[in-house]
Amino acid sequence: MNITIKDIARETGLSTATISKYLNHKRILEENRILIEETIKRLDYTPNRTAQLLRSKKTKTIGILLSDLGNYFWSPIIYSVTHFFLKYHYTVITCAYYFNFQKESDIIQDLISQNVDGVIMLPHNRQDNMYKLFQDAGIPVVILDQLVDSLKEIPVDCVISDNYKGGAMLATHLLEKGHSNIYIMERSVHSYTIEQRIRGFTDVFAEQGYDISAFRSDLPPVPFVETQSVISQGKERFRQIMRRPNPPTAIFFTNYLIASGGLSATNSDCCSIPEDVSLVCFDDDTLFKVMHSPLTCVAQDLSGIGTKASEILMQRIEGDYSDFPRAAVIDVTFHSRNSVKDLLSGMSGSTK
Amino acid sequence: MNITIKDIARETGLSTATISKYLNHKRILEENRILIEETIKRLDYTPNRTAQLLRSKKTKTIGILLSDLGNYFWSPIIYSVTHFFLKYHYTVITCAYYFNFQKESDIIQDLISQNVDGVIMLPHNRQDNMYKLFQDAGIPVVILDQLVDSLKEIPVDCVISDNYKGGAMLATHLLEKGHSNIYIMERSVHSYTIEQRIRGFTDVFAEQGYDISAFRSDLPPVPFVETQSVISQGKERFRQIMRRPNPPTAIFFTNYLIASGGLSATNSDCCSIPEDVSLVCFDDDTLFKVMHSPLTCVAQDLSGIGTKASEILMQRIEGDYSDFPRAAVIDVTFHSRNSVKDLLSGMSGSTK
DNA sequence: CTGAAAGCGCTTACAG
DNA sequence: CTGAAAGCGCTTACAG
Repeated sequence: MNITIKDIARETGLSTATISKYLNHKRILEENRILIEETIKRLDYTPNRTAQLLRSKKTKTIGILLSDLGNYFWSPIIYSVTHFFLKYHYTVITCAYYFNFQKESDIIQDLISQNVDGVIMLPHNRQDNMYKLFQDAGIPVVILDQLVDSLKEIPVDCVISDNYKGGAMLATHLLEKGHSNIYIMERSVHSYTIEQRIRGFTDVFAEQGYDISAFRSDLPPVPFVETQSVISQGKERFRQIMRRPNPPTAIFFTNYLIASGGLSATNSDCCSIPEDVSLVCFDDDTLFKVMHSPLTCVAQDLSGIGTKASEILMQRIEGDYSDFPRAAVIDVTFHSRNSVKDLLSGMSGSTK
Repeated sequence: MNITIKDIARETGLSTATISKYLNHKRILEENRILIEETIKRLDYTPNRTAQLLRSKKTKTIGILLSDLGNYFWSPIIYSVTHFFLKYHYTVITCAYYFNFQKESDIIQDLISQNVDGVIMLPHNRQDNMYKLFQDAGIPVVILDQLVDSLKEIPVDCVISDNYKGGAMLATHLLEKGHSNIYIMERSVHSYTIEQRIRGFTDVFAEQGYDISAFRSDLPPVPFVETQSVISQGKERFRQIMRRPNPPTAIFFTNYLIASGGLSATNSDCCSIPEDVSLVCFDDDTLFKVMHSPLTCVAQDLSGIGTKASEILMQRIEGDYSDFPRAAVIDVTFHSRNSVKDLLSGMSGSTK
């Protein structure tokens, strides 16, 4: 037999309505408050969440929809969002569509029919406007990582890293070390995010009068698909590049997956870093720092992204749309490690 | 205005009880079934989950409690559990206690008061018997990765990797390559799991008549604490070992964290693998394969662990305790890569 | 198999 | 500020 609000009402001699007011932090007499608190403690009462939700028509549930849960990279986002909403006694449901767009649509329908109070999602590319489905259902949504093409017609809150700045930081570093024969390993042309990283990177060189037309490839970019495939294609691409006459002195990996592919090529081909080629990467990864030649990179603040997205979402859930739509930009950090050779002094890169 | 079961009842001319029976897959007349299905589709009705839960006194919620959510390693477990329970329309709540045992206890209380239908948890060490709190509350629980000391007195279902076999596989490999001056980098003496890995490893050498007393260290094991600290202590330990007179020809890392620490020492000290020292590891990690010298290791089937734990938990939720308690053992796989030198032929390790 | 009625444990207007 | 009553959208015995 569970303790219910009725038991508290009976014990205190008050009505259930008053107990409910106490539970919902509404004004009640001080003496009643004390009495209720004492009784709740004594009977070890906890409100039945399901009943509260049914009556109040809320669900206190947040959905977080990612591309790939098996991919560790997004963990800090899941963590920071979960952590944020735990404080408000929200349940966070984590879902992933694994690059299956039919599945994405199914999951979205599921979340809508579950009546989630809000959603944080990662668009799969710049054409992804699925967030509209949530908006149509009256559910606030914040998108992460990508800016999408439909932003103008269908406004939405978004949180992204300062991709342009990150690209520029890496370019500046390479420039200082004397590199100008560079190859950019892109992942997908359909990503605003990747584009910004490349633009930030090339602008630095262009401003110094370098010919950046050779940086990007005549080869098609590595398509945006599931994790393992990006890695193996990145590996193949890396080899093609290094086999050319006059190979680049430095390669810019535009994200962590393509970097993993490239790195695996350096291993099996016994290509030495930074002696044979210098590497920089947009994104960091635990093991990038423990590699044979720790990778110089720009790291995203993934926890920061998750937390900022949560804050914005919470604000919308509470009905505050005064600054809608927001496009929050989270700062990135540069980590100089050991994968860039100094062509000017002939020595290999600084270690902070 | 939302469509409710009453609308379906009115439209079909049936009672809400009958509609409810349909929804719960109980026997109703075929003609009514057809009529109801047609009406549900026409009105685009979806049952209100909260109301169902309130009335039926279930929550359809599973808790999964890990040590560290920021740590990517466990992601496949989260994924596989979520994926499994999604099929049954359960919501999975992911929590972590971050090696804070007071927090662990708080979270457990939270989950209990949320009335979860079942829990999958990772004990923090072999003394952790917190699972009892769930059992006392009548909530089925399955533990992962560790076998705990209290198993005899307080039985519980558990799912673990075949740690003994994995340790033996690595030992056999080193033996075949001619290694016998070996150092074992342990993480914690309070872990049944680590013990089994070491036992599997040393038994192979002992059977061949080797003196295994030197394998383990006079140094205290690296304590079980939060991620970054294990890595930095692993790094320090690795250095101590390699600076000794007559350093080992091979090191066995007993888990991925300690391996990360050791690997980071090889980088900064420019210690070459496998020329200077051979390495094997129990656990795999995405980047272990793309390192300069891809690490020979034994990989756990983390998804398999998560799925098996889910299956057992589901069985218990459905009230079937016929085979309680279970201790499911999940197979591990050996991956020969490039971190072991062949002392017999003088060449470095096989690649596959 | 079906239906009328009660009730899950709360919150919500509405009087007082 | 407090309380009596209704009701959130279902499921559950219980008759029929």
